[in-house]
Amino acid sequence: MLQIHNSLTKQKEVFTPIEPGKVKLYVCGMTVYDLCHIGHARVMVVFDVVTRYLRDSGYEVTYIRNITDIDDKIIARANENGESIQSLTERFIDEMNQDADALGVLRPDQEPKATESMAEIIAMIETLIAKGFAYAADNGDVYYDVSKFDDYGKLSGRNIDELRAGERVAINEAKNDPLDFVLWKEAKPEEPAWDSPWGRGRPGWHIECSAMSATCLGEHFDIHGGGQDLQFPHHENEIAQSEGAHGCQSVNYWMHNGFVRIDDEKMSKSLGNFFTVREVLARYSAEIVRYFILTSHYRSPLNYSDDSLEQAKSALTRYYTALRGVVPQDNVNWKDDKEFAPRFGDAMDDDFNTALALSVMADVRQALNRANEQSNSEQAGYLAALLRSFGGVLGLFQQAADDFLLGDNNDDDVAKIESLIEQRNAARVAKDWAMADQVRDKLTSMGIVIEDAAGKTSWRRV
RNA sequence: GGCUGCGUGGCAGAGUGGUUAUGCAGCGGACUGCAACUCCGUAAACGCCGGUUCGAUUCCGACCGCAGCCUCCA
Repeated sequence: MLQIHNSLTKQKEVFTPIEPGKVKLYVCGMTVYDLCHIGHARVMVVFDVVTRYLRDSGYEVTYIRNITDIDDKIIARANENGESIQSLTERFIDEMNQDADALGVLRPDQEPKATESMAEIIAMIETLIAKGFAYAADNGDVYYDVSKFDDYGKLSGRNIDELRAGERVAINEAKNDPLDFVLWKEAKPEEPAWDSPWGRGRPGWHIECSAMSATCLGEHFDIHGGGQDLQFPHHENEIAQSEGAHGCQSVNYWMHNGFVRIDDEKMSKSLGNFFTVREVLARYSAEIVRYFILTSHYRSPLNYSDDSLEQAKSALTRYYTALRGVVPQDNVNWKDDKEFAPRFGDAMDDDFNTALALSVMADVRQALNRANEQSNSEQAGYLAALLRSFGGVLGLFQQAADDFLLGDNNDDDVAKIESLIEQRNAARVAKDWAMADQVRDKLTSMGIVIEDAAGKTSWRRV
């Protein structure tokens, strides 16, 4: 029985979908003005696994991840670059998709864009004004009147008075209350703008998600996800907008993933301490990055370091070494397994505990190695297939073992390596150990590790 | 200042009121010409101080330390 930690109630709850057998999932995606960093990668991978596991559990999942393609930072960046907004956002949507594909992240069912949802956004703001939750200010902006929504603060665990007491709320004369937030922003003359009943302008950040989630999934849906930093104010404001406009609960389960950290500090654009996905992929293969992300629970902080990536690499190398040369059985589904599957299922049912699930997979790997050692090819074939079946849920272990272990090679490399291995084996037959070791040293200096199995020498890259 | 959350062995990272997490690294052994791979075995932890309990790393309280949110941020 799947349990999900609900940020709204701050506890794990049994997951019950609104409509039996179906899950409607909305995740806040990227603002596309720059390359994705590892924090973005974490969101993508975490909710990719959530989606995969729900589907694997038999649910028909509708997964929506929006794209914010108009906001202040996009405008600023486009101006800096002397580039049109559309060209900028298209470019970074493309970059984002490259990163997501590399990481094995399946595409969401829909990726709505703010700029393509203007009619819905404007209609929703009109509804909010009509219902008294919002007001058009003198300066051409439209604001949400926080005092009109009784439940304001229920997600982030704050109340309006506490927030007012805080010193950091910006003063804005046009607002009735400093806590009110903008739904529609009047455009300056040179800024991109859309026509609206309040003049030309653009939507505030929060309203697009309320409008797009309702459009794609309806007014009441199952799960809403995103990074922890979106809990307040973004998601709090979404609730105020959606529930104010629709008069019903908007989301049953809120899921927030923890931050990626560097040296125990949040990785973020504003701190400038981030690594882009692109930079990391230049040094470690995508599956290593994905494995690294899944070694910790999604709500825990994830500390990024070379050492952690190296550990992930070592672990994956061991998995693929175990899988190497084993012909997996056909038609193995992990759910039919009696020995490991219950533990794996329990781990995933417990709020998607991928770290624990991976420990089960480590046990499968050990059993596989044992079977290999005993030349029990039937058992090995079964366990290899089981490992890949588990891996399918996490998006791991889907490539050929040699593709992972050998890395990118051209034919010349391979020919050279294999020729050296032949030389070495000839020396070994002649018991010329000095020569054999000399050749091995040469391979080592090329970054090649030799493994002598019975009758066959295999190699891999360090 | 307000509100969250966290503090586990050398490192990473789960979990539990009393019995092995797991991975990386280490140590001993098997295998190997030597290695590597693999297997077998092994050691090592629960921030600090009280309390509840037959028993607490696990529950409660204080303290210390860390992180996050309160402003754009995944």
